[in-house]
Amino acid sequence: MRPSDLSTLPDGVPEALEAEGIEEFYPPQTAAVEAGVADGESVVASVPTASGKTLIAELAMLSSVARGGKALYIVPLRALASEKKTEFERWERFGIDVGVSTGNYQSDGEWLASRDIIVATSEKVDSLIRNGAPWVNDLTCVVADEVHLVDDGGRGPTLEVTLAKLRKINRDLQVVALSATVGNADEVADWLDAALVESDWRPIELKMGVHYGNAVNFDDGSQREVPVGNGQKQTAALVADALDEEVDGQRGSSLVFVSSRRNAESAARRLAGVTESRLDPDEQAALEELAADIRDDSDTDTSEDLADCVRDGAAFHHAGLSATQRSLVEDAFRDRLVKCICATPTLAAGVNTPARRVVVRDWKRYDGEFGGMQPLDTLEVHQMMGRAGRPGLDPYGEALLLATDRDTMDELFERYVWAEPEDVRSKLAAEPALRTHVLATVASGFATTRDGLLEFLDRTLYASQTGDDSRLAAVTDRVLEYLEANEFLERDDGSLTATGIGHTVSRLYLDPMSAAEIIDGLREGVESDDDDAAAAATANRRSRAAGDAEVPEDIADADFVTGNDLLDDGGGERTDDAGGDAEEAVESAAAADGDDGPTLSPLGLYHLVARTPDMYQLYLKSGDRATYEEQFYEREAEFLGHAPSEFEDVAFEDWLAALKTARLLEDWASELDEDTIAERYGVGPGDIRGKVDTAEWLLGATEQLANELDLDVVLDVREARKRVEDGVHEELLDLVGVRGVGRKRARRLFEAGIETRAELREADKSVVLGALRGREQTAENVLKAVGRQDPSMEGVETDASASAAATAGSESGDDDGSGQATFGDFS
DNA sequence: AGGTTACTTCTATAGACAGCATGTC
DNA sequence: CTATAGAAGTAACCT
Repeated sequence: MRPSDLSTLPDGVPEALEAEGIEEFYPPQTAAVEAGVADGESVVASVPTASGKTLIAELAMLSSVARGGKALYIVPLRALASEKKTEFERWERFGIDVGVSTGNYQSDGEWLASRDIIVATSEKVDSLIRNGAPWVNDLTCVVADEVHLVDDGGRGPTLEVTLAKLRKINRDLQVVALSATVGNADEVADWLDAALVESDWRPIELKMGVHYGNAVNFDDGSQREVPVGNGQKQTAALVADALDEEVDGQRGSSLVFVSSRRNAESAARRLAGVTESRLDPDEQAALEELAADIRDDSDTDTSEDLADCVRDGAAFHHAGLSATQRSLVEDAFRDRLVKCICATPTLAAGVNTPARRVVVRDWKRYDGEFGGMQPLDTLEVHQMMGRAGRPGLDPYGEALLLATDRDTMDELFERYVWAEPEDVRSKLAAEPALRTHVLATVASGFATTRDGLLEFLDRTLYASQTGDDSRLAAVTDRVLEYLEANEFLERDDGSLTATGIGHTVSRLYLDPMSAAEIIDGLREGVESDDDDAAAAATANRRSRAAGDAEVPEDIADADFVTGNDLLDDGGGERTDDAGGDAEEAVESAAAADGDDGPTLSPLGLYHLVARTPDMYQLYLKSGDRATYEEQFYEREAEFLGHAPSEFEDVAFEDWLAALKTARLLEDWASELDEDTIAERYGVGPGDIRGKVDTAEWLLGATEQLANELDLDVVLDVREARKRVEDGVHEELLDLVGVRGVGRKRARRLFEAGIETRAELREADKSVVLGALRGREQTAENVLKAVGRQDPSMEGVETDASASAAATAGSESGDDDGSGQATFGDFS
């Protein structure tokens, strides 16, 4: 079967597909067409990676749009959203508009409503439904990519519930679910009332094997001699072997999967020795440049190490890297410049990075809950192995495991090479998942009674997998009780209604438990600081229905700039060491009895959001316990909510871990350098960005909760949020509002005596130029952005004193024209 | 003494979605 | 608790 056999696609599309070289559909694609994907029929496609799943989705979406419909493509990762968007944009010349919607890449609702194809993460879709995005009703086709992730305890239930909601909104919705090969694709198909297309077919042959002794033993019985000589490791031998074997003039790249970040980094360092000796001069030059780009992006130790490896043609890849660094590495690997990547499992599920040879070096991973090493799931290892074989470059892909003894080799064959992947099991009945989704389901009107709720939940995979729904009912009842006790829901006879705050929590996409923690913390903070507000808060808690607390409202709407004196910093005096800030913060917290209402310190607020279940916590390393225990007592006054005692072991540990996270945020908001933070907390640039992102979101939510509850802390929260958002002290908040001015440039301008936007508009140009270290273009852009009448820098001389002041307190690496600490954007 | 090697002990453990308002589509 | 690799530390050995 070929594209031109299809009559349901938009005009020109079949020809375009054939022009792309798709003359004949792959067998799974043909099967999907025969099942009716291009005619609006629902299909579950359970096929290997890289066997043309995306085209199946495209056939469904394009034909649906051709019939006047609208399609949604759900992805599990933000990075995949942009990848897919780019891919689908090639249909724009046939009048198909593509839009993306994720948390950090936000398009407004109207714009999305005009798109034919929308790409979004499952959480974003869930959120859009909760917030009543009108175009959701117009959807005719939904694609769920990587649908086997419903098995994931953390995020699977969201996908499951979202699909159930979409199907409830539109009974005729075409659902196309793309899945890795799993044990029970038939159950997924049953759940979605879809036809099942199941296949092991791959466009590129995949040879799986285990390296043991001096050879790889493949699943087809063949062997390949790969001797391990003079102290060389198996992995190194295999990477070298792949590189030395030219097939069709192509040398083979390798992807090595390991179990921890540290392992990834050290393996990359070692393998750099292997790749380095196999580079030609052109490659060396290009790699040198790439290494420079990586250093430019951030100047942490991690970046240094990565740049060093990359210069030699190897790289590591894990979540500690900044988004920019990740994509630099991925792109260079696809361009065959980087010969070998050592990665944690991030890469298996992420964007497309095929390699000739995949080595799954570590097949066990530490599991804290279990307290030891656990073997990886077959499905997960298969996903990694599926990255083997570059279309158009390799005649076949090789996926290898390593064994040092016969027994292990046999076990590996048994467990991963011959084994069928596990079944996908719904994790919906877990309490944390239900907590969120029950509230959202009630708040957005999908159910108004307990029975209605259970009936809705009956549409999920969980229900279709378990004949007996008593467990689901039991957990649901527990969750309802919790939600009622926290006043997110009200129960009257059988009927369920979300309270005002319940609606807010659902819209804000908060875990209700996070919301409860935040609300308690804020109330406690208000009570301990301000008796009036405490009384109001208590009244609030007792009778919400009557509900109007007596806290002045104007303060909530005041512009944050008016609250600048809340944290008196005494002008330009500042240290890079956060210790100084700590003292100030304690003082201001203690001195809060004044008439400005309660003052919650930034640290207190950071700590509050850091201990919610919505924030991943940093590990306490050995030695950290003592450090943070000391800080715990030093800064006890700042904490919101009741601290556990030292003897409540687990709770105390959690509290300290949250304190560590909060301190990181505080350091960031005190303009501490990225590399210092990275070193102090043992994290990479990507982790800092991640923490800051999450804190921003949670503090935004906190602000709205405070507003809604009329708690007199909105200004405190807003300031803490803005400071963490821009990574600056309070006095720079005005300046960083200028486009092109980030934390570093703002600080330099401030040091040069330009303290506000207004002053920047009037400032002596030579001073501005000096503060920006003589970069004329930058200075001009900044002045333009601040709205200056005559931004031209023509003929302006650098002011030497401003330049000196600016250079003294800063470091290199900010010459990229953005002025931001460049963590790299999503693009 | 200085350096290398072989052995023991210690230490640490993957990932990453979301609000809102703006401005990067 | 059921692991593993690397780093750091230590002992043994050589020139």
